[in-house]
Amino acid sequence: MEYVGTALAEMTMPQISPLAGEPIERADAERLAGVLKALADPARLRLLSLIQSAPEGEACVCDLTAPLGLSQPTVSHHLRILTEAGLLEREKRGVWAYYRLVPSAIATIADLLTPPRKRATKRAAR
Amino acid sequence: MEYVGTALAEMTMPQISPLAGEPIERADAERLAGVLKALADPARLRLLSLIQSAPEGEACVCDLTAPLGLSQPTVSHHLRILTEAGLLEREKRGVWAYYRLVPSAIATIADLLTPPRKRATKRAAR
DNA sequence: TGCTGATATGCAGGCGGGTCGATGCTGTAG
DNA sequence: CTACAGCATCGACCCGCCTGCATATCAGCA
Repeated sequence: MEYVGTALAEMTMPQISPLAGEPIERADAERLAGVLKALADPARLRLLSLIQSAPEGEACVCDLTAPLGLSQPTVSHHLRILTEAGLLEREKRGVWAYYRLVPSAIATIADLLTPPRKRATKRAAR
Repeated sequence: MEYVGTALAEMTMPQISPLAGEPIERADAERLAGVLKALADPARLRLLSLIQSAPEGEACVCDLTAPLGLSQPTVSHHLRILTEAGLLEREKRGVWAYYRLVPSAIATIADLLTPPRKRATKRAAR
């Protein structure tokens, strides 16, 4: 685990995209897959959606447990994964832990997945 | 399994996005997660990348086995998952099976993940 | 200091998924 | 018709992950 973290930042720089010209390297594929794995779960997608639609764009665990229908430890687990993937940021205020999404994070993923205006004849990339 | 298929099309219509206003429903979350799951694998990301960068934008299994370093059955397995997710299309010509990516597919996912220009106060979407 | 409530962590069970070898299927070549 | 090559499918193994229960940690409060 922990294969993510600053993975997003690392991919943002050189703009590693599976839809660009050159085939992506194995390491880049694993980093991107790691972030996508964090997204590829119904509970975590709903968590992101719930947090985003919360009054101040933030929510604590106690607010998320009921809507998800999952136990508190499980919710904390998912929040941990999303945070480690760089999709969420955590702020502890008193007894509560408030989570909000990192705006640029998902946008970065969307960019990586967006084909850069494929130039008609993209053949012979070498 | 098989929870995908035309999942992409179903999500495209009502523009279900986890980053829009209202929290997404469980069913929508599961559909989107299903498609993302197909993407969230290093081997499959490399397959998409390899196919996209191939001379004619298409490739057969025999061309993909070596670069991936995986067995032929495993490659076929991944191609099957990507195809069922609506990300690839298959065309059998003679003995060979040529795969090419569905352009709108990944673009659709990117759209779903792109925050719709969050309108300052995005609350109360109703 | 001791207690209560909000989170995080450890642990274990169960299921899904990635991988490969073996096999079946289908065109193509001879 | 037979042999062979490219793919798909099957069965099985193994690892990782989602989940909940139990427990630890920490902040606020009496």
